[in-house]
Amino acid sequence: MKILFLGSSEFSVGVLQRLLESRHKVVAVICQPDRPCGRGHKLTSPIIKEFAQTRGISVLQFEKVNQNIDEIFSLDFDVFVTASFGQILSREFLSKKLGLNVHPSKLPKYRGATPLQTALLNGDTKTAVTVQKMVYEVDSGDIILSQDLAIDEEDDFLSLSEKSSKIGGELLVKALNLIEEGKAVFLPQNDNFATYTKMIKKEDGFLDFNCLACEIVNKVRALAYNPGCYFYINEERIKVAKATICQDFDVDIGEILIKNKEFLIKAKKGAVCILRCQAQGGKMLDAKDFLNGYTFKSNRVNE
RNA sequence: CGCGGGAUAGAGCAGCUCGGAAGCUCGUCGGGCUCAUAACCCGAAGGUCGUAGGUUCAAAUCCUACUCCCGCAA
Repeated sequence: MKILFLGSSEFSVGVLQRLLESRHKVVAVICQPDRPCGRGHKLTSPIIKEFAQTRGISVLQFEKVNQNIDEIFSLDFDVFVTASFGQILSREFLSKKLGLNVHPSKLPKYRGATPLQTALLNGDTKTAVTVQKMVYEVDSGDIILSQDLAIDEEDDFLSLSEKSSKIGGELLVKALNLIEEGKAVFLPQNDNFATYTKMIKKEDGFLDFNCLACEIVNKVRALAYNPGCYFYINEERIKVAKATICQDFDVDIGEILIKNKEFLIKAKKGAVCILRCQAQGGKMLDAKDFLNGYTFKSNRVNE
């Protein structure tokens, strides 16, 4: 079948990559416009644009796809597919043709934009990837295929995103095959079990050590990659990329301990071992290197 | 032209304000101690101080331009 693909992030790339290896043909990729971002407001393309272009697929970019329906549906395709696209499609858009969505959760659980982060924040040990029919109520469409997936203790957002996009790509291709062969079964979701994920803000990455140690570690796993996790030492913001739980210590909450060359911070019911972190203006470093040169202006965090 | 921090040994940093012998911690190598060790002790190697100019008797340090890295904000 001829596919129109809508996506933007790494997750989308993983799914698209698998789709390109299938018997189906990707007619075009639609993504967000280039935006000025990063230092100096350099104009930056969505990651999928670069990827699609190297594969010789034409890329279209729209601020609002819903306002460009005529142009989009003048393309020759059978089905459109979204994976982490970032825009909500209008009723009109959805009414035009069959649309599929790859969603990295066990629907109806974790509907919405941040299923991976939410699963990690909650410390879940398993999740799933679901291919659903797109309907106007976000992530509430009939389920075509779903596959379970274990979340490892070592998993963080990047690794989980990679795993799920790989599975998502497989499922999507299977689903397209079934649809083409007329064998697809559309299973309605039970809305009574639906849960919704929240949008994530920058300040959600703040590590409050009055929380449980395991909550802090889960937050790092979920949000360190984006939007970033951080705490303060004497007003200086320290970013954290990787952390793990360690043995508890009998000191005040928020106190910093350097023990056996490990960077430990006391939290509620346990302590957090910082494994990778970054001072202002510096590179992201393993804790060993960080401790080597860093001069602590306080032995407590966040005050 | 959004705001700011930075580049010094393999790694992480101090030194720069106020110019005057290249330092610290870790790692590496060699030796010692030890039942043993990632612990401890002794020693060694390793640096065109980001690049290019300028000022000066003298520049890591002051001035100018450039390159690269990072944080914030969008």
